[in-house]
This record gives sequence, C-alpha cells and structure tokens, in this order.
Amino acid sequence: MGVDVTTEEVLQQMRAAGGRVTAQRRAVLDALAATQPHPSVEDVAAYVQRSDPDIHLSTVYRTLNTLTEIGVVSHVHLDHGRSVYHFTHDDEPHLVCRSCSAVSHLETATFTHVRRIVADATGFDLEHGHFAWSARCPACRGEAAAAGRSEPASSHEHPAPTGAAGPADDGP
Amino acid sequence: MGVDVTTEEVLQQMRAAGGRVTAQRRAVLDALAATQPHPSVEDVAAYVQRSDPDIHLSTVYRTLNTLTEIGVVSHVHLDHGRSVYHFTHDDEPHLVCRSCSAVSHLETATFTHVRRIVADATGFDLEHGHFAWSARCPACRGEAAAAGRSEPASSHEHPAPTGAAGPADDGP
DNA sequence: ACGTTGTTGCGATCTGATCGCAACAACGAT
DNA sequence: ATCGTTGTTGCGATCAGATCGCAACAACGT
Repeated sequence: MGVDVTTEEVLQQMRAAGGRVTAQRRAVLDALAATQPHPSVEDVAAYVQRSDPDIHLSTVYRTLNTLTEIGVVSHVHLDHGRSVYHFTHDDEPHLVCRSCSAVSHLETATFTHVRRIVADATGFDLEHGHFAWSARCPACRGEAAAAGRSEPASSHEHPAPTGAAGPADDGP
Repeated sequence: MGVDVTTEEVLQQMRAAGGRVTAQRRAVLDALAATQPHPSVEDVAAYVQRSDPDIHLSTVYRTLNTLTEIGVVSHVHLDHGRSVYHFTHDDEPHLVCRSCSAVSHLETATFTHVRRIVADATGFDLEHGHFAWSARCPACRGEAAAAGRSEPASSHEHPAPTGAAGPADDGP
C-alpha cells in the first residue's frame, strides 16, 4: 500500500480533532504500523506493553476506537468475539479463511465489480469494511483436495492466535 | 432449495444421530419455523419460553449448536456479539444493512457469480454462510440520497426480499 | 507556570456464549 | 410395562470481548 500514514501524521490529525497526543497513543500507532497487517486488539496490546507494560488494555481499546472515529483505522469482525484492526487506507473487503484464519482482501476493482452485481440483484449496496467474508484460502483448499475428500469439520479447529500469519498474505 | 424441513423430520434426524427427542428441542424447532426468517438466540428463547418459561437459555444455545452440527441450521454473525439463525436449506450469503439491520440474502446464482470473481482474483473460495456482508439496504440508500429533503424517513421495515432475479449467471 | 479538559489506569460491569454437575428423562433392551 | 443406560436439562458459575465510571494525571493553549 503506497500511502504511508506515519504515526506523526495521525497524531497531528488527532490533535487537530481536539484530542491530545500521548505516549500511549503513539505506542498504539506504532504497534499498528509494526504488527502484521491485521492485528487483533490483543496483538496491539501485547506489542505496546512490551515497551510499556503499564498501558492498559482499556486504553488500547479506547485509542483504537478514537482512531476509528477519526477514520484512520477500521476493524473487521473475523469470528464471534474477535476483530482485527487495520489502517483505513487499505480498507478493502476482507477475506478470512475459515480454516486457518489467514486474512486477505479484495482489490478495489474486483470489489467494485462484485458490488455492482450484488446491487443489481438485491438493491443492497455492499460495504467494503467491517465484516470479513468467510472463505477458504488457497492453501487450505489445497489441503482439502489433497485429503482426497471434501474435508469434514475436524481437521483443524481453533485457529492459532492471530499472531500466526496464515499461508496467504495480502499483497499490496 | 425447495425442501421443507419439518420439525418432525429434523427430530428424526437427531434421533438417527444418536440424540433424543425432547419437548425442548421440539420447541426450539417450532420457534425456528415460526419466527422471522433470521431469529437471534434471544428471539428463539423468547418464543420458546412463551409456551414453556422453564426452558433455559442454555438449552436453546445447546439445541441450536446441536442443530448446527447436524447441519440443519446455520448462524450468521451480524455484528459484534450478535448472531442470527436460519435453516440451512436457505443458507445463502446474508446481507445486513449497517443502518437498520435489515437482513436479506443473495440468490444462489448471483452468489455463484460473485464467488467465481473472487476466486479468480484472490484464490479464496467464498463461503456462503456464517458471515453477513455489510451493506446498505435500498430504503436506507434512498434516505441517504434524499438527505436534505423534508422527508423524515422514519419507518421502513424489512426491505424487499431478494426476489429480483439478477443476471442469471451460472458457473461451477 | 497555570488551569482547563482530554486521557489514563483500574476495577467493575455488561453481553453473548459455554461449562460442570446433579437431577432428570428418552428409548432400546428385557 | 419396567429397567437401565446415557443423552439432556436447568441452573449457576464462568469465560471472553468490550465498555464504563471515576479519580488521578498530564497535554497544551494561554
């Protein structure tokens, strides 16, 4: 993704919006920039607390919410009770593998195409964010195929903590 | 998807799977059949408890889970911490209006079309269930468009179901 | 440097969902 | 019809993700 939203830029945005620049917020932004493309709240908190263990989870939540309001980040619900965050500038529809939790996203052009199809058929105007589309990533599809059978629900169950980047990464 | 899954049929399925037929399960199935197309757990519980207040919420959850395992019903996550259930035989991708929470779904043909587009672009194989696609329903889109008009735009219920036959495309 | 006011830390709280356990009941066997 | 096995239920405890209230704290315009 080309546009680089630097931490400082965002902090200026926050200040412009009447907010204040704090070490905690700086840390959260750093975490977002440093962590994998789709960190969960816990991922962010863990990263942040590595440099300052006193930063409270609530603060991470609140900062993330603030950033969401400002429009800098968005979050996507992956599964019941789990959501991941990402900078809005790459706010494209997310695909999440239901087997391994790998996350990817749709290119804008493709999404536009799909969006029109859905609009024509239902009148609903798809939104690109907030919810992930459940899918199976190429790797897991391969496994299923190699398994010889349409894989029943048993092979791999609970996906690894969001830390584990799946086989499929989202390209630029 | 013309198959009509009657309560008794499903109960037989459960029995065949080694389970037992209880009044509570019958009640939950009745609720699913009687309630709106996309009842939440609470909806189901409320309906069930109208005829038997002693049926516990846990039982509703457990029954719903059991039915899910058997493949009779599926649930879709609408928003953080809220999911709705429906019979699997109409297990199509769900669209939920981010403004008014109206739920609709995509016809199979349309979904198939979209699915192929996404697979071509990303390699991910979309799944039809489990997650709702965030969108804006026609009613809310209209309101947005008319913003500035003198129309309060207060009441709109369920949008026109996905009756409209889209581009009857088809594919693998 | 000061005061206003947004933020933080912390624990309490809320909601959706699951779990452990003893009592209970479905249903195949007798 | 009765019995025993074993799946289910009711209930409260519990879990996890997320939010909230409040007092202490600190950013930053003046």
